[in-house]
Amino acid sequence: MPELPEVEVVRRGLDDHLVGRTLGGVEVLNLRAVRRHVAGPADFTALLLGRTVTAARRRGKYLWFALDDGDAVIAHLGMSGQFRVGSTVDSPHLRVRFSFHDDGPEVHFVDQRTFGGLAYSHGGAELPPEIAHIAQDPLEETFDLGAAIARLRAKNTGLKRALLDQTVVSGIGNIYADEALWRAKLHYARATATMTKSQAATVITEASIVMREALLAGGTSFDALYVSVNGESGYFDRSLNAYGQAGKPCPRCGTPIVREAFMNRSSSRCPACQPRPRNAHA
DNA sequence: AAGGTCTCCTGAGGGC
DNA sequence: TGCCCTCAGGAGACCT
Repeated sequence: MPELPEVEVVRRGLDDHLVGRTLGGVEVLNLRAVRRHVAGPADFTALLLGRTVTAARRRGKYLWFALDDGDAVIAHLGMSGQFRVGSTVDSPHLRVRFSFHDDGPEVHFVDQRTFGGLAYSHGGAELPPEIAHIAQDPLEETFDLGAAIARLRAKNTGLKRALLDQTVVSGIGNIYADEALWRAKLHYARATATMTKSQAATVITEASIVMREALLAGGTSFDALYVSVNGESGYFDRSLNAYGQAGKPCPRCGTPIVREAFMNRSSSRCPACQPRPRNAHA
């Protein structure tokens, strides 16, 4: 479940169902699920047996579980990854199953498209070095808005491209980029280098607000691929103003939302509220 | 440095 | 019913 609110829903579920438990079994059913772990699945499993999970953490779209020896397991859900608590042994997409010394339910990593995956991080309990290049996300308590504004304005690119760049601000994907742009009344091709600090602050703040609202709604779920550890869907899809709304009237001005190809994916905007700027980039 | 293109996969849905 | 095409919330590699 790709973007920040959906990943945070998963992290909270893992906080409830994984933290404090000691691993008794790790079974890798699909090699691609641990392809980032270069030492291989047997090494991955051996490193984990007997370890106790001490925390479930997140930055942007990355999750990691801190272990009692200071190491961690990094997880990225990719396009279709899920963590589920028990009851998914019949899924053809079950990739890694974790069992524990206690009598509680197994925790399963399920991933249809296998773009997601797990890896062991030596010394990564606080912040895995493998993801140190990812910028802070807007929901972190120490998020530095001023620094994020500076990184955005230092880019010589189009605004949506910069919002999707996880080294500028992390956690934003295609849905929340489109929603933040709609809220800020800005076009995806707005040149970042010519934006004022105020405009940059506005769009980043709108991204932060829309992701917080989505989190309160349990995330955005269009189908069963995007669910919590208990299999529950979020309902923020009802509150989307631009993403996936092509042909429907803009909730602000009534002009039909348009959908355009951009960056090899789709982009939705209101052509009246978010007109293409004369100084558009790319 | 930036951006275009391609790749990794599976499955759903539309058109014919 | 089946087949082919397009699309999907990510991200990293490669090339220019």
